[in-house]
Amino acid sequence: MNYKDTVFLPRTEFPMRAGLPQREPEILQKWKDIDIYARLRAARKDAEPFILHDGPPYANGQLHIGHALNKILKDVINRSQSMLGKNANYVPGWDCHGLPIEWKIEERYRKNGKDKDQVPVTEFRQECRDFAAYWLDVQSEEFQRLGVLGDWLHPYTTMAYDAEATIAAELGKILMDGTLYRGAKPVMWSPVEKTALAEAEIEYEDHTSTTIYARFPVSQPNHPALADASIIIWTTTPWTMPGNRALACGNDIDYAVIRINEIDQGSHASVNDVIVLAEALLEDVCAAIGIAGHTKLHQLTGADCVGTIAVHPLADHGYEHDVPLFHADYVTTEQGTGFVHIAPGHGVEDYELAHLTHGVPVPDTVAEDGRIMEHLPLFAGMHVLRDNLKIAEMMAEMGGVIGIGKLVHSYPHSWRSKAPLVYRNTSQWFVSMESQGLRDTAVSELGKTAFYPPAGQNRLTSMIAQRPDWCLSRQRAWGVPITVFVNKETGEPLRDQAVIDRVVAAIREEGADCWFASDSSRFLGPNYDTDDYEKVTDILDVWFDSGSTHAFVLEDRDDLSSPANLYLEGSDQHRGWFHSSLLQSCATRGRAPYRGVLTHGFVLDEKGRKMSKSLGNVVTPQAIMDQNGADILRLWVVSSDYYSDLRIGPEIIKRMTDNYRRFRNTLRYLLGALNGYSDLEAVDYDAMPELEKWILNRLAELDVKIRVMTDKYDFHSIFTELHTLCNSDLSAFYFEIRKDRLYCDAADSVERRACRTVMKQLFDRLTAWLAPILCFTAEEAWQTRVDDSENSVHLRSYDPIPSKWANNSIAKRWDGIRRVRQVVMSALENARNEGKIGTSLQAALKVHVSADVEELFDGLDAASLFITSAAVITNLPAPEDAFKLDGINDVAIAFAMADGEKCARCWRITPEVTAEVDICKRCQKVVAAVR
RNA sequence: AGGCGCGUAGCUCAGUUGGUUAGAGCGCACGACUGAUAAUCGUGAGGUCGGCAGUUCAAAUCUGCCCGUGCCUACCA
Repeated sequence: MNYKDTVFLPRTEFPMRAGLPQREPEILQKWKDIDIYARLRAARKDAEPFILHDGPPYANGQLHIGHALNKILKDVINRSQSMLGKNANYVPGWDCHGLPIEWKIEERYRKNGKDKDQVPVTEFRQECRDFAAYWLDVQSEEFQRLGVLGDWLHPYTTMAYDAEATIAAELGKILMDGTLYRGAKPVMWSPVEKTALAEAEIEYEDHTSTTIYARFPVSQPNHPALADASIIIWTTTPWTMPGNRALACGNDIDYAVIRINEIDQGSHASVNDVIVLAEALLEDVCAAIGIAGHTKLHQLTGADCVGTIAVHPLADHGYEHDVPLFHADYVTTEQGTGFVHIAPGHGVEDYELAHLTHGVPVPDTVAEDGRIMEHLPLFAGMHVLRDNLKIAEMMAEMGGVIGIGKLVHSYPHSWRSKAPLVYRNTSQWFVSMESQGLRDTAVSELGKTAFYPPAGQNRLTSMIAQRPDWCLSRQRAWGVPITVFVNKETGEPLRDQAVIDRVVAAIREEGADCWFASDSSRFLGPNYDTDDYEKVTDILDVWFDSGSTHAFVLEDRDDLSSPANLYLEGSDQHRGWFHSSLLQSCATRGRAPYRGVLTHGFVLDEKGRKMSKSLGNVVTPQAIMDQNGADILRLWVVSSDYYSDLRIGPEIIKRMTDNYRRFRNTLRYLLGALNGYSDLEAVDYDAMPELEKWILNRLAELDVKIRVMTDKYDFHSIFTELHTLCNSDLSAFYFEIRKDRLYCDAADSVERRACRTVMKQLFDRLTAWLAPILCFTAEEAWQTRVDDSENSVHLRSYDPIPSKWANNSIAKRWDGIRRVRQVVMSALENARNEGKIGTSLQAALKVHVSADVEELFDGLDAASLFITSAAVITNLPAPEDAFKLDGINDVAIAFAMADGEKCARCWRITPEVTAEVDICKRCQKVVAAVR
């Protein structure tokens, strides 16, 4: 007879196959329908706030896997903090101003044959605004598709009028207190974009430079050996020669004075010329410029040379100034000639050495388009990047250059136009690191900040300690203007709070465009004459925008506050947002805008290589969402150690789907087992069998661990713990053991009810613990039971655990039991391999153990734990041929076939089954009750 | 080139203050079950702990050097 319909098999609507790519959007829609974000805010209205302040991504393209990692991590943190009962209000934001967007718009113009400079600035800015708005929408959709929960209806942007106004007000603060100053410095300049660039806007690529060896005839030697000699320098930037004002050597370097005796054909050098260069580089230089024979006249040190004055190589052609020779620590003999030419307008080191240290004036030689200025002889109008060979050849003809070559080297380029950059002396606006003690404040604030991982603290601190003043100005159009007036006569910026207030108020109403569109008088008011003041038209470094988010988001919004609990970004943001936010806040508030900083690594491919189109190893979040689902991606995030770099690729995604299935099937089994369960069925703790108490103890242990790990943002450990629970404790152990009871016991037996009571607890806890991670699947499972979309799993919290569940002695006891069980499993496998049994229910075991181990099994049904039909625990001596496992000496198993026949209902083998009755006594009872 | 990281089985990760034979899960192989079934259970094979050299009775763990790799900085004539 068939007893299958009398067995309580698991039943659930929750499918084994997830179909996440289809299902997730449906779940998202339900969340939207009930406005889960608003509900959560209302529910946590009075709870302790947890503020993870979103670092704004740049609104100019599709999301890549790094964005996904970043936002998923933030979401897991917010959801888990919410589960701890806090009000984790997450307000996403976007960085909208800046060069990359501006560049895109310019590109569009160029395609249409238009010139950006012909377009009114406000019109141009509007196009930038529209561009940012478009990508902001695209990205918002994609972030939401990842399951990221936040105030997507009211995100912040740096281009909102309120934001622009607050940014201008923030600038006003550092203008008023003197932190902001105007200075002239060589800055990285792009002749193509005609702007100074921030450090972050520069990238390095190989570039071929024309190199020259130039000769500087000594006019006032500081050492007799130098009389009538010429100092030889090597440079990769011939265009800086008009700007040359000095030379540098190293005190400790040995130099040689030589006479040229013989030259190769085609060499620019001249026989009988006397030149000076570093001893160590003599051979290299001779080879490079074609000196076939020379006589060494003298040897001297750099210290002997310092103080010498030379004349410019083109002294006879209009470059008549003196060229003094200084010492500089950074001069080496690795390359060149051991002498360095110093153009104070074209290098930071040059500027510091010649201008700051020795007071040499800084000439203006290069215009903003990269052309040599009109007032300069010979080279006026030539281009600093294109005409170097011409410059070199002209100089050679005039005897100022004795060698010309080429060098391929790494060189700074604009990150957008990819064009090479030059140093150019310009007037710029700076934030002083020292004048108001900004550097000290920032460093001291970092000492009070929690870093995850801790290494970030050193990294950021040493950057702040070493960085130069912050250059805030950009000669661009798309950004918040530097809303400053400069007195034409004195060159001093106007510091008047009333003026600043008028500007800020106007921007708040009309946006920052009004700065460009309005006449100065509107802001200057009646007390100043507009003719006396120049309106600055530079815009602010976008890092100042995003560095001010704490002001216009955390402070300006009623539902947030500053400082934030956490800033979380990729480790590149040590130099970026963590850095600029800290400086901005310290300059204006005297404190950091965050209490904690978490950094994650970068995403690499499966082999640890950078992702690139050329390698074809790019993994996009869109592809994973379409093929596997966002929950797979979320699982990947938490399964990785995100402090270091993380890897992703086909195999890793496959592993993630494997892990996912384990979680999903565990939930599915629980749901099936709980078919028809209600709390009326629940059994009190004290009435439960000990295995059930052991499970509850596991829940108590995990509850503590998960709370601690959540506070430490240690999701990888949570993932491991949950996986171990589902895999080892439940599927392979508890579920296996309790299958018989669940399927075959009387529905109302206390033991079966106890099992289901525990299963219900497992389900409740597990869905809550998984909810921050598998936000879709946890909801799907939860809804399978509650069937009430308003009762979302994400509105729940981690329920407190009854104190009596924690029971260490039960934990220890079952550790011992499982150790014995491990030997039993091996013994059964042994019998299986010998062909004695198939299913373990065919076995009857005698387990020989020590007396203390025997005690562990007191009051327990060993056969059910081993899933055999019979089992005896004894401390009698084991027979010789008993099964033992290497490394475990106190357990020996004597194997025997189970006695009796197979019960047709529960499949256990027992003598109770006879020719007349095909099922065991337990099953007889149950069947009788059911029918 | 400099600063800060990282490098433990095919994959993801554990390895406490240096202390037995380096662990787990997945995957893989083999097997079982056919009442979690495109599931589930069991057993097993996989590692010169990036390399070399030190310190030590003892090193995955401490030190130095090197290699690979990532982020950042510099680019220097």
